[in-house]
Amino acid sequence: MAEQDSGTKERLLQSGKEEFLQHGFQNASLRRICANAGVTTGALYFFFRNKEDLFGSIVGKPLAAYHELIERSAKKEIEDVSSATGNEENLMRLLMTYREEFILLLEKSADTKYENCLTEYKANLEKVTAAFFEKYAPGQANGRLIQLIVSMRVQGYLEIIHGNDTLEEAMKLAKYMSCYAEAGFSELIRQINQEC
Amino acid sequence: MAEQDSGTKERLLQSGKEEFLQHGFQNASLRRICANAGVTTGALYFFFRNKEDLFGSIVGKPLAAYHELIERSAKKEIEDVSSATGNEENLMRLLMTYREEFILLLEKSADTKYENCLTEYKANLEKVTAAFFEKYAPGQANGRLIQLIVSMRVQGYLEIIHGNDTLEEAMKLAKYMSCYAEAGFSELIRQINQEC
Amino acid sequence: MAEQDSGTKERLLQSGKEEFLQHGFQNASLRRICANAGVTTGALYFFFRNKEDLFGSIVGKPLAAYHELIERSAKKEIEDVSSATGNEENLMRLLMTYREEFILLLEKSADTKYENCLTEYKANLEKVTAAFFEKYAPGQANGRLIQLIVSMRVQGYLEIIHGNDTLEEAMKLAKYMSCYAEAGFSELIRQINQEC
Amino acid sequence: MAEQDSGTKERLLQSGKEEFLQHGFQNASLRRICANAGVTTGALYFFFRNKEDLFGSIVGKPLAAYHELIERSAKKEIEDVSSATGNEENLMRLLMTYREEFILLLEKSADTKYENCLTEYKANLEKVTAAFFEKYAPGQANGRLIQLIVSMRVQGYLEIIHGNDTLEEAMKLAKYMSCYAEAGFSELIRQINQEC
DNA sequence: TATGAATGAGATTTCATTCAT
DNA sequence: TATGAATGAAATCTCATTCAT
Repeated sequence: MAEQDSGTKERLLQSGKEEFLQHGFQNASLRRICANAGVTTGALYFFFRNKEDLFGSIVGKPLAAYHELIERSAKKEIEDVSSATGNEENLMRLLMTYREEFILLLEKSADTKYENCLTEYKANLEKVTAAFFEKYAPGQANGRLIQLIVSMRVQGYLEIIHGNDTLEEAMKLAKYMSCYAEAGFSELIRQINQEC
Repeated sequence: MAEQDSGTKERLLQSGKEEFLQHGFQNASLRRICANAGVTTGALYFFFRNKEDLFGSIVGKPLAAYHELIERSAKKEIEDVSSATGNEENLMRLLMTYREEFILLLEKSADTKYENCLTEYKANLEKVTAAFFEKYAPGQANGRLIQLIVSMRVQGYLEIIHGNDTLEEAMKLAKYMSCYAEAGFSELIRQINQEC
Repeated sequence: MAEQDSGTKERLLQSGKEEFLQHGFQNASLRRICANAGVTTGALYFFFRNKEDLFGSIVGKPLAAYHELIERSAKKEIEDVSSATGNEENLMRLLMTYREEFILLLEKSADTKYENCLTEYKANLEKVTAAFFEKYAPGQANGRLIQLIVSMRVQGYLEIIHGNDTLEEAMKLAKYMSCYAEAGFSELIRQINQEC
Repeated sequence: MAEQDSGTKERLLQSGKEEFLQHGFQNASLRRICANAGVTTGALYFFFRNKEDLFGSIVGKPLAAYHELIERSAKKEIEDVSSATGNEENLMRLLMTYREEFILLLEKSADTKYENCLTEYKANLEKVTAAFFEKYAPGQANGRLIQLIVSMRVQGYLEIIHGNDTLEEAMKLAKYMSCYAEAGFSELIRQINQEC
């Protein structure tokens, strides 16, 4: 009873994930998703309300964890700079655990209620970065420069989760990136303070 | 005769640019493009073979200049490191001159023969970067690390051309980015050499 | 055993009545009916053969009473004119007792085997009315005029059962309507006899 | 040039009119409309924005005339009672000229922006009728009774336009209906004044 | 040079119904 | 008694493209 489970729903979720990854939400075809799952189009609507509901069912869990984590992290990182490293490790672990789902959320979610995830995450990081600038180069904050380095940093994460790296390899890459970014940031601070 | 030119073609190119920017190639609607240009769909097919030909006509010239420039730059940058700065300035000038067209090429060209532009550009940069690594940390090259920093750097360019900055402002941002990247790169080299 | 009756069937009938009233037979959704009844679609097919059978189960009893009554009434009204008033009272009582069911039968039954109920009822009334004309203006019967006044009279009944009136109020309205109709009819007879 | 006119649009309008008459707006099938017009589904969308636009294109002109007429009539009828007869004649002429279109507007327009036409027309007539009651039986107005006789009267118009009568025949029916209604109304007034 | 007309395929979604359990 | 799963057809609408004029 509890487990007759012909697996259709799971096949739809899997097939949907692949289709969304390949074509993005808007250009994904429910026909193809169903065909690849081996069911008719109508069957999908037994399990999901509509296209977006299917998408949401794929990214829902990772998204919840993501929200929870970045909220905690953002707070801690301002209060206790030394926590940043730990936070970053946690984030990386989460991203690597649900790599495909995060690619969907951050890059394939246009025309979805999730379409602002990336923007919101960047906005968050921009606030944190602005605070750092304020600390080390008070009054010299440059909005565009902040956007620039946040954008690069986030791209770094995206690059990592697009690869086939193991968790260990990904962690190492993230460390390198931190190295790179911190040195870059320090140099920028020096440069800016020198300018005025 | 040679110049009766009611401007239809130009209006189609302009209207197409806007539509492609807003919706990407695949989700752009030729109907909307024509409606916004004030002509019927049939007219478009007098000037262009099909949707992709219209896209190509918009990005063609900038693409040619782009190819030419990066080819020259890549060569020079290996031979003469000090040329890098000049090359980068030239690239920035080109990108800023045709900002919208490059956004189309690099981010809106899926399902087009141009869809690999970004990948190819990165591949180019990766070669250059690998050469640098070979020079300063011989035998320690890490393919994924190279992909990572190239990806970040390219994202920097994209961030810049997405803004409303003047050419001057963009140049300044690019300088900051170079600063940031060079300091980061140096630190990576030190780190890597230390590790072995 | 004979009476375990979890009430499912009754809930389906009630839910169906509401859905049919709101959307008519053809646009009613069995899914919504089942959802509102708190059961799955399959359950409906245990109790009813199909959509139309559900509809029939809702309107069946009132329909039987209706048929029986109008048949008796039509007969009596020709033989004994004075019985008309009593017949009309009985009809009103029936209509008011099953207001919603009669609305279904007369106005929401398109694409159902009941779709001709209203037409048949009118045809009946037309015969009766024609007999009256024959009596008071022999040989002057006008088919279209008969259709016209029958249609208006029936509309009067429909208007009454669409309201929220109590039985008492409805009865009063019906009386007024009789008044109105009889005076109108008399005037028509006078007019017609005058014409020839 | 100006008139190549293969007639497709007219065929669609005609086919649409028939389909809407038969099934009502909501249950009309664009597929059937197009099939009966001998074109593919897509062709319809060259001429009309959507289903409702097609409907509107069928009923638009008659509706405009209708609005204009009832507005003028309502005003005149209160000021000058003797104008009522002329107004009614004008209305009948309009209704008979566009019989099918008015059936669409008044009985087949559910789920359309025109769905309240009938209700609004009745509301108008109710106001006029209430004024009459106020004049001949002051303070005795009965809202439900007014609704009842208005509903019957309007049904009379509908019955007339549903027939195959010539304009002349229809006019005669309308005259009879006026006769009937006026006599009925007078009797109601007498009855009501007697009651108090 | 351009229009107006039309096609045919595809999109998402809803539907009544069936059936094994 | 009922559920959960699935079908297949139909719905409205949009699309890139073609073609005669």
